[in-house]
Amino acid sequence: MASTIKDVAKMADVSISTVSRVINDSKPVSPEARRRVMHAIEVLDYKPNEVARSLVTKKSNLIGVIVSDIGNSYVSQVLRGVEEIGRMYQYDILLSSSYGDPEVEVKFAKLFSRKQVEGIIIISEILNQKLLYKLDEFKIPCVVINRFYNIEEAPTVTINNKAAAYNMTDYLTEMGHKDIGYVVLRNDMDRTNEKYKIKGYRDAMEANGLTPKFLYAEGTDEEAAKDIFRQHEEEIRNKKYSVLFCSQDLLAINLMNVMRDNGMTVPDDMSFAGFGGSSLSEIYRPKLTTVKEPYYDIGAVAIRKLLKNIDNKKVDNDDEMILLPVEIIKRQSVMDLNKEK
Amino acid sequence: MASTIKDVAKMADVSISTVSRVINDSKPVSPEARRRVMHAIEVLDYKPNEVARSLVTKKSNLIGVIVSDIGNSYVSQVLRGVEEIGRMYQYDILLSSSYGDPEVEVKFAKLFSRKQVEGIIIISEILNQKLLYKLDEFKIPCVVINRFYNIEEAPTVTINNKAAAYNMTDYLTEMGHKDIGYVVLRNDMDRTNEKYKIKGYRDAMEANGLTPKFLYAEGTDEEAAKDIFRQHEEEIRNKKYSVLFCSQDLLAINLMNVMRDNGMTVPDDMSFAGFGGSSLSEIYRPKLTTVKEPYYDIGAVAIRKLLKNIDNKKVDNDDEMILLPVEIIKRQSVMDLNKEK
DNA sequence: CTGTTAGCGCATTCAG
DNA sequence: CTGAATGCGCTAACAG
Repeated sequence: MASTIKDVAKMADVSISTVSRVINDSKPVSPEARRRVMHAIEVLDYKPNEVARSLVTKKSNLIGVIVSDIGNSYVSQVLRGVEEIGRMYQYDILLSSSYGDPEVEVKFAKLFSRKQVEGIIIISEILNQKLLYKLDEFKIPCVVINRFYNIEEAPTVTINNKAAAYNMTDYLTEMGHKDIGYVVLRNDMDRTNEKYKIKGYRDAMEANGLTPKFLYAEGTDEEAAKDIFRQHEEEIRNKKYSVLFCSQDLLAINLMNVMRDNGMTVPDDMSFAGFGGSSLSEIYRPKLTTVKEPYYDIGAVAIRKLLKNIDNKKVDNDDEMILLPVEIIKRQSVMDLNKEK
Repeated sequence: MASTIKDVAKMADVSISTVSRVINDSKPVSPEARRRVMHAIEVLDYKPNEVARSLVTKKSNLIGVIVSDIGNSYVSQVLRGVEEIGRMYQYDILLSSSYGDPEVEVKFAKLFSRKQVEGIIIISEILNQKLLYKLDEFKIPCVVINRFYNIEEAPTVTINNKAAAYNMTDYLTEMGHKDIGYVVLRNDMDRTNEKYKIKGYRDAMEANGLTPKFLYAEGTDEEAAKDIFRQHEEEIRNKKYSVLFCSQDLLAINLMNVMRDNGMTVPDDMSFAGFGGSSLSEIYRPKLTTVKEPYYDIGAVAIRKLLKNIDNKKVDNDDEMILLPVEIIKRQSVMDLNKEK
């Protein structure tokens, strides 16, 4: 059996209050008593029971994190920021993976509530109103990180999608491109963040006096890429596009594969730009020009915001949204047409 | 303030024991009393405080997981298995990232001990004897998952590295290859798991009457790949190797990139095989033939083993090692020389 | 079947 | 500066 505060008190020949005072440095203790207590702690290898402590202080130092899938690289990168910053403030992370099931997320919220977490961070792709509602009901502060939607009902941290798409498009024009196609997932069209990206692209095109042109994909995999190629082969071969700006890295890479398989070369016959900044984008050849999302920072900012709200005892329903800046990574998948001609 | 068991008891006009009995279904309760209690729970939206419950039952239902870096894809895949299976048994995951610092790992162990975790899973690349020693001292059961070392002092789950390398080598010979080079990281040479891989390769070569040939890499990145190419360009151009079996996927891919940059084609001029089964291996073209490690299963088996030891109150120091089988994924990076000639 | 009671390990009054 | 006493919310005897 592990030793308790009582054992320490007995050994040091003081009361448990004194021991408590020493451990927490909460009130003055005579040097002599302190010495004896320290010694007893050492000898007994005493470690305070945080469960008991939580019960009385009503502070669990626990943050619940509900993610869609921890195996997802985006999620784990964000979690990295959450964990590291949380730890700086003595908070521990309670982790759960919902695999995209809204009911399961609600279940986790209940579970975490019973475990007395002080706040919850949601890193999910789905839009779960019921979850937000429950959290509000439970009076648990939360912060949402969502790649697809802007959440109105809770503090959210995401990237500045519009500026990102605008800047990338602008960069492409700087590189001499005029026929810039934007490849978007059809399923993403109703997602707020994708709408912002489209708006950014559209604005930049118009600001440069160019016409936006959209290509629609059914997914990001090889099949979807092949479909796009088939549908647009005519245009592609006729150089109707000099560059394709894809709304996701993976899609860009699969499209590049398809191009290669069809005897074209990147970037000579077609340039490519992606979105995300996945590790893939760096390892693939040619390296993919892309928008790098600051995953770690997103997590870090989210937990900072959460801890702030916990301090303020504010279960806030303000629609505050924190927009993080992104970086355009310029690599070899985009040809510089200025030099070329 | 959240409602407590007392509030429920008062409202249902019973004692707190009765409420406790209803929630835990631990002892018979009259239908009438049960109904009233259920009703009060409903109305008050009562959720038992797990902290208080843990204190008295001495059961936290918490598993601590110490990882080297949650952002690492291998780690997060394993964690997926741990989390999902753990949850099946009502266990929650307390997560911490050590970033490879042994002292930090020990600190986490202490912290987790104070938080009353029932067991700890270590997913790390380093060999941390002190951590194992502390865990033993704290009497906390643990299971280790390590890609590089076999741990003798604690239950370990890993893959059958020797069989994996043997089978891959054997497969390469089946494809008609005789000049099979094994590319290994120099830094990995002293790691037990790499030794097993080398042994598997060597055994398979000798069983087929072939001579093992080693190439040494300083890393897995582009630079390291270039170095290897420079050092062995002569041999490579003279077809001294028909295939290079690399000890890590990333190295294989960077080597393939270098080959391409030097005007060679894969697999026509040189075949490649990797080890790991990373997502990269599937997206890269040509798709990489590789050894797929069952990440999810590794995590799942590890936590099952841990929970079993917790049940048996066994802080076991038996050197039990669980070896999981691997799968050879046959793809386009290896040419079938039988057809060719 | 039910209520009373005694802790779990600790922080925190409140007297001294 | 220190100790005795109280209670955090709950489970588990125990007696009825």
